[in-house]
Amino acid sequence: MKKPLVLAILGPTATGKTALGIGLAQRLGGEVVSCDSMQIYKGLPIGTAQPTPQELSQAPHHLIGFLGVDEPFSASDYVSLAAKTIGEITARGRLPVLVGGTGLYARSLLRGFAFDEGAKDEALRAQLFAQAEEQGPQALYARLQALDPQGAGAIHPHNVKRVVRALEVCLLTGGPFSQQAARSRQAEAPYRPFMLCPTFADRQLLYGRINKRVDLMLEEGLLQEAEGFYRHCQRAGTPPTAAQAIGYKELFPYFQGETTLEEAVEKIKQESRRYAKRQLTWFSREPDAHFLCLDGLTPAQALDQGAAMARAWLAGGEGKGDQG
RNA sequence: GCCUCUGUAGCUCAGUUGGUAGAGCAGGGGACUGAAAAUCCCCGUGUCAUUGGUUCGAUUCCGAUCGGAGGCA
Repeated sequence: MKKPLVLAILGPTATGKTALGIGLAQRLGGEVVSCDSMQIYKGLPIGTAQPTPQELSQAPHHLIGFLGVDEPFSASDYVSLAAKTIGEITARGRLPVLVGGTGLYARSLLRGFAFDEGAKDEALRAQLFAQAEEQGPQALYARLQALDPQGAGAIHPHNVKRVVRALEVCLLTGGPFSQQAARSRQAEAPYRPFMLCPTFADRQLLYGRINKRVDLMLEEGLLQEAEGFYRHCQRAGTPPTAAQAIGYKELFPYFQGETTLEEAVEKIKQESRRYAKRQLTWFSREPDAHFLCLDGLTPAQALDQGAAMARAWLAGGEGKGDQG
């Protein structure tokens, strides 16, 4: 059986991925599958830049705004949901169009990382974090070095989150974390993807768009949305994952009276720029990425170019890539 | 008009008891396999305002000039 084709539009924030994805879905008979770790949540449409109701009506969309903010979610959950959705779209004879900026989700899905079912334990994780808190990150790192010297070599001792996760896997599976990752890397890719990555050669162009978009979000009511979410977070015990999202976490200090609105807004713009840079770094490392440079292009021209690239791939890609 | 303080990296400032200078922030680069919009790592040359003087040597001391802040008239 042939592997399903997947058109993936992956790139930094504020490059017009949403509109590009819709346009390509319309032209190629596709359905949008979101690949965004924050747009999955309900109740946060403005700050997470979800497609508007108007945009949603222009093409079928999946995995957007379907999860309560207090529900747990992980890359593993994303892979199983997205795989299921892609299977359904393909069965309908339509083209899955993956759209988003969460590099880990995209890579995990497209390369078919196998997440071991038993390799997760929240209680153990909390315990390890507590240990890092008490004894310092170095002690935790030393433990990882003993259990998985190779894996430890690839993680910086200060990166507690990743040290904890690696240790968690080691303790739960009885084998080194790095070995599990290596095994997973050898798995055959489940799809025949085409990665279309919109970018700007001129960083200032991208940053200008980001700054403008933040202002736009404010006009659309980000403040009210964030305040409602802020109150929800205060009521809830543990802060939900979405509380880390840019656009909310910077406004919380304002609601607490610790900063001015102006400072908070500047912070949102700054964090968005930094995030975009991280995304750029991530996607530029993808060996199969096809970059679409947007400098000086109108959205319509960008869509034309993107469509031409996608059609060339569809025309040449049939029957190719079955071997993986 | 007079007096005091001040002028060092894009910004806020430190510093050199005279041997051409360094932090924070901003910015840049990178990593990334179950929280990823998260988490973590690396990167600091700038006529030390201008111009004379003292000195082997001045960004540092002295004078003048030009900015800025405050005070007295």
